[in-house]
Amino acid sequence: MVTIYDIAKRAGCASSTVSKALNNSNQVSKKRKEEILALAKEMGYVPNSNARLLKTKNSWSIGILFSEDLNIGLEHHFFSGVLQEFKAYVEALGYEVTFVSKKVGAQSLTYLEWCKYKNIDGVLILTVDVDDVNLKELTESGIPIVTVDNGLINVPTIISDNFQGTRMALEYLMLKGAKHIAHIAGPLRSFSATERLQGYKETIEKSGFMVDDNLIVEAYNYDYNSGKNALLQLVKQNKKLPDAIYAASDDIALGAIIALKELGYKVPNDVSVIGFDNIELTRYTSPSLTTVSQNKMMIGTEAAKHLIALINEETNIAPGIVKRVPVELIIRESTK
Amino acid sequence: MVTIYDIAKRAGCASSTVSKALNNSNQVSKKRKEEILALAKEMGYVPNSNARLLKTKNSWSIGILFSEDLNIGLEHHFFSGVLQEFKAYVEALGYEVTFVSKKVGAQSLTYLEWCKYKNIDGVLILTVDVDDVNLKELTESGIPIVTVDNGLINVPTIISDNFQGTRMALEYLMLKGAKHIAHIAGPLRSFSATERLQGYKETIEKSGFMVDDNLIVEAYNYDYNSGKNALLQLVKQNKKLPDAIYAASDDIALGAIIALKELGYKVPNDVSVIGFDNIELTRYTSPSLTTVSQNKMMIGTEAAKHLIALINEETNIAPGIVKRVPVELIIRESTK
DNA sequence: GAACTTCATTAAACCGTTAGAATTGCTATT
DNA sequence: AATAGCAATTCTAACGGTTTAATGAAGTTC
Repeated sequence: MVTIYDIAKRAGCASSTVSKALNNSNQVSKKRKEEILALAKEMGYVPNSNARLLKTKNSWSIGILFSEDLNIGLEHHFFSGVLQEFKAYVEALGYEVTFVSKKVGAQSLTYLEWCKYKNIDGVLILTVDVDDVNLKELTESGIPIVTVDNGLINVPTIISDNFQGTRMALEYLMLKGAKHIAHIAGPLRSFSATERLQGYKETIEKSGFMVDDNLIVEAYNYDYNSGKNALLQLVKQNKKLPDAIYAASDDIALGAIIALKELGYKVPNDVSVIGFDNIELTRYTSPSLTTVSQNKMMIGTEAAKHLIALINEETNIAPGIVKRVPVELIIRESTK
Repeated sequence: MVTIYDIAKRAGCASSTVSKALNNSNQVSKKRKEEILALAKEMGYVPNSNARLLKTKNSWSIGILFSEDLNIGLEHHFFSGVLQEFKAYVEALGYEVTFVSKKVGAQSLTYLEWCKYKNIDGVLILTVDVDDVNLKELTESGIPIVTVDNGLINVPTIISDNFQGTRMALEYLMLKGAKHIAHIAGPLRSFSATERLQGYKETIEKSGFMVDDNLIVEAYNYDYNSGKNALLQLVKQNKKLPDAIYAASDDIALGAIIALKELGYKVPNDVSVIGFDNIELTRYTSPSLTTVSQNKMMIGTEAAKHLIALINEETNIAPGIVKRVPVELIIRESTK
């Protein structure tokens, strides 16, 4: 490992001069600076981040909290899409992206301890078990944090406009003549699921209908199988099929459609189905899926912008939802 | 920030004793150790990784090289799936996962410089532009590296058994009576695409048929649109439709199927289609897709195991393919 | 030409931890 | 009683940078 001392020796100057030259300080003469820079390049010098950070603190690194406990993997289109954009944005500014861990070697740490240990500048909470005891400690620590899609108290949140999306979906169904619209809610421990459910109730009521609790079922998870099960439950607890189903996610909607097919119903002829997310392949399913499209790019970018602003103290910590990202209704074949 | 000095002061001992106690050295009496540990906990002590690593080197952190240049995002099911498993495996061992970057603050670095700067223990190359000038420097540096799916010279590679998969797909088609089997190859700058193409040619020949170059087209990318375009090209350069199409990826296959539909053909009645990957939603498309399933979990885990072994010097650097992960043929509706 | 600036350079302290050498105090051995 | 042996503890020097105060040389001003 080449150090600034090695360079100093060859250059015939003090190590502090080398340090200053490498940091482009104006306390070093132009000539010296050039000489030292050339030497550094020639000798293959690379600074040591640990030595530097020991003194200077800010680490230029951002932690991603991505808890696997929820059984939502990185494969999940929404989160990986958001992460992708987030990463691109902050990396362009010179930040490094690293996953928050709970271990260092054999030693176990809490999230907060790990962040302190690593001198993390800020954290993006992507998925997390809301009941995790270590979470509160982190969110209250004062470390800059933003979150996406989660309803964490006191954490600045970037989230899709679930109310707008729900309204658009339902109003479209009504426009097309649907009177009995069911809702397969997402797991209600998820914040977005509660917003979509709330939006459903509000819209139904505002449109002059009554909310019928039998038309609401909760999916155990956001996935395909939960959608299937939820649909069976829905069919069981109603005498006749609703005109349309508004599902809290595309995966749920797809599961429901398959279950409907298996029961001998036709989508959209017998019942219309709308999803939420607009994951890529909903274009290719049969029928292709009408859905509320989430703007993953914008969510990722907005989360990044907000976090950077917090790190640079350009903005105050505004707890709660700081940005509602607009959604879009994509009309395809699963609705008539 | 609480330091070992603060603890030492309260404990009435030397800082080195604290350090040793925290590291569970047997040079410290049991009583002292307990006292210091209790104090550390009470005072909320968290070690400083920079100070520690400055002295001890090995960083317990693994870099992921994930180049966005290729327009393959994290959303790509294959890579995110592999990453997911890899991450789970190494994190359980106490390693941290961080994305290799090219910048630190305002300063630009090469991949290798960044890894040295950060004291990275090892690197997983997920996606990378093979022609990147900075890549060679990294792969030749001696830093432990493994890669997945890429054909990088001198880098230990974990890869699906593309030959086996291709053989299984083609033999199944032949078994079902197909005589003219076309191949939509992936972009041939990708290593897997070349293997699948080679496997195609070999299997066709071994089965006593002639390889017909008109039955081979190269998709520009691994995605849906490229599949669509490739299919149009295929139709254009042949007088009659082949019996079956073996596509180098599911996305390509799905694109091809849609294009076929638009041309008025029926899958699988007029032509069978087989994909490669087994991405989740191929189950829900219409027709659902027959495909060669890649074992993402095993690839991720094997990559992790191998990298850890390299880091611990339990194995030598074996350039080239160190593990071919078995694939599986999933038969669904797109083949007759 | 003495006093004062200005600028480039250096010495030294510091960041928080580890690790090996040196020291202390105690017990066992002869 | 002197000495060796040992465990527990302390001292000290790294690790590789940054930063502040001190130094020295050259230039300016009156």
